Amino acid sequence: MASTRETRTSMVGMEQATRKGPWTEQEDLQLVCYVSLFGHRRWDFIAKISGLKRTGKSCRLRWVNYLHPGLKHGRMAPEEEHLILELHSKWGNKWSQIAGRLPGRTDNEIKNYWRTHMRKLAQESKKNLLSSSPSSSSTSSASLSIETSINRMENEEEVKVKGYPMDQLWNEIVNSDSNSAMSFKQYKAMEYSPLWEYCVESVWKVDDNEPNIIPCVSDLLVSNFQNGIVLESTNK
DNA sequence: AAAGAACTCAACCGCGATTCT
DNA sequence: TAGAATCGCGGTTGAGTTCTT
Repeated sequence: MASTRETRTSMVGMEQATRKGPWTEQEDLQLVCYVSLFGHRRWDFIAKISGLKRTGKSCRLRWVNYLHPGLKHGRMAPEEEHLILELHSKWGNKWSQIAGRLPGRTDNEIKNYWRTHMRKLAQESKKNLLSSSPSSSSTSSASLSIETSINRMENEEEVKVKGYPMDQLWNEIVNSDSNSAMSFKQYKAMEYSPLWEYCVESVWKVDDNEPNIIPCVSDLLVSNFQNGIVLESTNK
């Protein structure tokens, strides 16, 4: 990702550039610190006060898909792949719901995985249609799941019309391990991203009643960069 | 070794849902 | 209660990387 796209929106009496495209390390660091202060809500507010020339939406996305502590990166484990197939066959394209059952994986990641998966599958089935007779069938359990999933996709319109039974929805809510109510202790017990370590211990203890901490964090940021602290890139 | 195809994944967009004023 | 603001989800895009010819 080399090129950085920028859109310009003119405001009353001033011009403000809204950055788009890949995030820089500095932007990540800034975002992590401000999220640690104000929580992962009020994204527009965070976008404004942090000085990042990003939209709240963009900040949220970066946080959810990349900076959130405890995220796993890299290839899906076979168990995860299997679970995705299974859950997709149950729920269809409910990516966030599926992600809820795969700790450390984001809906975006799962969606991307599925897309890749389906493309491969489509190609394989094309080949099979061309090369093999309809009666040949030594189907693995994985491809059975995939088949089920495809059927599910085909039936999606039906699901849209009928909806999900409330009992099922309620059970899903009850059984799901939601991250949303995670305590700071739980957060801290999780694996941090390299950037995360730059958020000092005290930051975690701040509550909403202590807005005066902002200058301290700014100082920290500035001094880190002035001291030439180089962060290991979290990007590939 | 070079070119093109295929794959991966971060990021954007549109829109419906939810929350706030 | 209505309208505005914000959030969150699913779909899509496109640049970088890897694989194949």
